[in-house]
This record gives sequence, C-alpha cells and structure tokens, in this order.
Amino acid sequence: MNPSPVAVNAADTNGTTMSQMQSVEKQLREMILGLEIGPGERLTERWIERRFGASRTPVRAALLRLETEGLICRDGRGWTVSPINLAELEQIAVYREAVEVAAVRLTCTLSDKSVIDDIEAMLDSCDADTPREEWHRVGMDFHIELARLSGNDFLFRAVRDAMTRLSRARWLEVRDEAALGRAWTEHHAILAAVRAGNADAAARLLSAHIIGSRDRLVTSLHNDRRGLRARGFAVVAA
Amino acid sequence: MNPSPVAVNAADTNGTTMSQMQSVEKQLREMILGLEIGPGERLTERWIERRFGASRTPVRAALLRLETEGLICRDGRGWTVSPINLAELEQIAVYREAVEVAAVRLTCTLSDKSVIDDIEAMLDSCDADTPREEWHRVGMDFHIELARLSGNDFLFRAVRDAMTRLSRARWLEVRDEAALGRAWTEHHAILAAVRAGNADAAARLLSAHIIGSRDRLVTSLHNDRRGLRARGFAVVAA
DNA sequence: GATACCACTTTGGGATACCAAGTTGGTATT
DNA sequence: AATACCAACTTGGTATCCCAAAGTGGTATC
Repeated sequence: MNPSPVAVNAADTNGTTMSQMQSVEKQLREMILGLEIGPGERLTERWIERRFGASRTPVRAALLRLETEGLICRDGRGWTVSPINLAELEQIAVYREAVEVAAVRLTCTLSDKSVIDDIEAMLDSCDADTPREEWHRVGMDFHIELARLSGNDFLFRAVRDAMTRLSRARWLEVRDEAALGRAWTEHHAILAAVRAGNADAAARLLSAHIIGSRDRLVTSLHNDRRGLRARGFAVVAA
Repeated sequence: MNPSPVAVNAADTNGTTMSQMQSVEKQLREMILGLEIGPGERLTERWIERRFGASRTPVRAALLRLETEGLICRDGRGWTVSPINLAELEQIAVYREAVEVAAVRLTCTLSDKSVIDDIEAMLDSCDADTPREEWHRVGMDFHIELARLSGNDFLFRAVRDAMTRLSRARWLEVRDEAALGRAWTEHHAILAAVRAGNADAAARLLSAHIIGSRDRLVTSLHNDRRGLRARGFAVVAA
C-alpha cells in the first residue's frame, strides 16, 4: 500500500474513459473490498490523491459515494474504512431475508423461467478447481442476480448493496470446503423451487439459507476475532 | 424561485453551525420535497451556488448526496429533479411492504410496549383543525417511527428512504378528507395489533394498508396527470 | 427562406490556493 | 524528569481558477 504518484485512468468495459471520480471510486472500492486497506484503517484525502494521481475534487466525490455504500465512515475529522461490525452483520441478514424473500416470491410468478438457466449455469461454472475467490464472487452474484429477476429495482438494489456490505466479512470468514459445497447445494435447491413456481418453498429455503449463513458467518468471525485483530482488522463485537 | 445571492448558513437543532455542504443539502432537499422546485426541472450547479451563496465544492457534494437519495438524477451533463415515476411508485410500495412487514414483526416481539404510546400520541395529535401539511408529515412519520422500533437500522433506513421518495407524490395526491381519516384508522388498527403482540395480524393490516395506499395514490396521480403536467411537473407514466 | 458554419456563452469536471482547527514534536521552565 | 507551552505541520472545508465540451445565436451562403 505504498503511494505511487502515477495517474491511473481506468477505462470501463465500453472502452470509454471514466471520469476521475469514477476511477477513484472504483479503485478505492476494490481496495477496500479486497482488504488491501483493512477495516478500521484511517484514510486521508491527501493519501488518496497521491495514490491515484487525482486531485481533491474527484477524491472527495468518490469518498462521499463510498460513504453512502457504508464502506467508509466519518471519523470525526477524517475518514475510516468501516470496521467489521458483528451486530451490523446480524441486522443485515434480517434485512436481506426480508428483501430477498420478497424478490424471490415475485420471481416465482414469472412466466418465463428460462432466465433461471443463466443463474444455474453460473453456479455450475464452479468446480473443485475453481479458486476460492471465484466461489466467493459467484456466491454473492447468485443472490444479486436472483433479485434482479424480480424486476423490482428497489429490491434488486437493496440486495446488491447488502451483499456489498457483507462482502468483506464473507471473505474474512474461515470457511471450510464443506460450507462452500453446502451453500452450492442450497442455491440449487432454491433455484429448483423457483423453477417449479413454488413460492412458499423457495421463500422457506432462501430464508433458512440466509439465516444459516449468517449464523455460521458470525460464529466464524467471532471465534477468529483475535486472529483478525492481529492482522490489523478492526472487528467490533456484537 | 429567484436567486438571491445571500449566504444562508442554517444551524441545526444543536445550535452548532452546519457545514456549507450540509446546509445546501438540507435546504435543497426541502425545496425539492416541498415542490418549490418541480419534478423534472433542470438544475445547474451555478444556479445553486448563487441561490445559497455557497461555492461549488459544497454544492457538488450536496448534489451527490441528493442523487443517492433519488431526489435528483443525472441528465447527461447536468442535473434534473427526479420526475414523478408511476412505475417507480408501484415498485417502492412492494419494497416498503417487504421491509415494513419485517420490521413490524420484529417490533411485535418486543417486551416493552410502552414506546407504542409515543406513536399513538403522534397520531392523536392530528384533529380536524390540523393543517393538511401536518397530516402528511404525521402519516409519513408513523411508518418511519414504527420501523425504528424494530431496532434494525437497515430496515429503519430502508423505510425512511422509501418514504422520502414517496413524499412528493403523496403531497401531489388529490386526497379527500375521507382518505386521510381512512389512513388514520388503519394506522390505529396496526398499532393495536402490535400492542397485542399479534404479529400476523399486524403484518396483514400493514400489508393491506401499504398496497391500498399505493393503489389510491397511483390512481389519483394517473387521473390528475394533465393537471400536474400543466403545473410544470414531469410525471412519467407507469 | 433554408442551411451550413462559426464565434461566443454556459456548463460540469478538475486542479489548486487558502484557511481554520486540530496534532505533534520539541523546548524551556520548574 | 515532568510538565506547560508554542511553533510547525497536517487535515478537511471552502473558494476560485482553468479547461474541454456542449449548447446557442447570428451570419453568410446557396
């Protein structure tokens, strides 16, 4: 994490040049989500300026946006990468349960079930050789894409934002292979219920999946609290 | 809406001076929600600078925040006050139903029911002499405060933000006195169910209330579409 | 009269200068 | 050695300046 005073002007997938603000926002978000900047770490606008070769105007705009995402928070005067907050993780799970269940119930009423195939293909793209990072991403995208199918933008954004907030914690989790396989199985079961148009079953399975994941996540983080703190990560107890 | 080049540095309830950014954000939000700036109207950073006597940095920060609230949106190059979008209103109602029902179910499990009294008192503070504007505010705050009781910050914020987005539309609605009384009655019925700890009943009543309100709101706006457009308000059809 | 063209204005994006408040490190005093 | 104090530095908040691009209006040409 050494400042390199080199302007990096990223380009989006269309090849068009992003604004400095978007560039800084994107890169900083990736550094935070990728734990290159640890939870609880202090941020100064000046450091970000030098690190990304941008001036303060786009840096501050990016910080404001990341604040609304909950990835950083004000620390009196100054900015801090949001700590991992176990109480918050539990609350998010309840929130997710509400919006994801509502979304999946909507999705079950859809006539066109073919879009389910895309999600199933995404799940099946993971096998024993797939790196953990990819499992992690697919596990998140499953929930996000499933919510997108509901057609309700607010439910979709709620799920996407909640998964973003959970992302770092899920990555920190000391997760054994069995847990990954378990999630994979549960995801498939949920999809099967959606495909059958069985809203009640899909809702029940999804709800149990979310709450179960939460419990394992919180337990895992709680047990590994010391290890995480030793790595310099701020973990706030529930 | 004439620019008056006078710096207005508002103060918050603590008497401490707000930053320019907060001041601009607050005042601009009030102008938008109060329909002093109509839905669909164009905004320029320069106009806001002059209007509030602030410079561009705080103005741009305020605009970024209001964008995440959905009150304004980018218009290519430039900003526009978000139009009233009937399709969006319908989606928000589904979103509200999900989060508010989840919140009220949590609230029903609370042991301390005395906090319910505060909300009931708020409802009862409205009578025949109360101005419409106050009825409007209390009607929104009922839902927000009920969600706050759940103790879940994400559900609370979701409800608060959704109500903010609905605010302008509800204010535009051509609402007869009977509808106001109807909402008041339904609010009381919901509170009674919560007080009795009857989560299923509370959920059912709240759900019906939200969906019923949505249908009346959308119908009202749809019928009055021409009148609203004549007032210069952009209303996007569902 | 219609249209192509060009100078001028306005706009948002960015860079930088300045300021007040808060830290920090060193120094003089006890 | 402990402490009170002060100067220099750092930081976020703000104002201002510059720039490229998009819009605008007038004009010359056909």
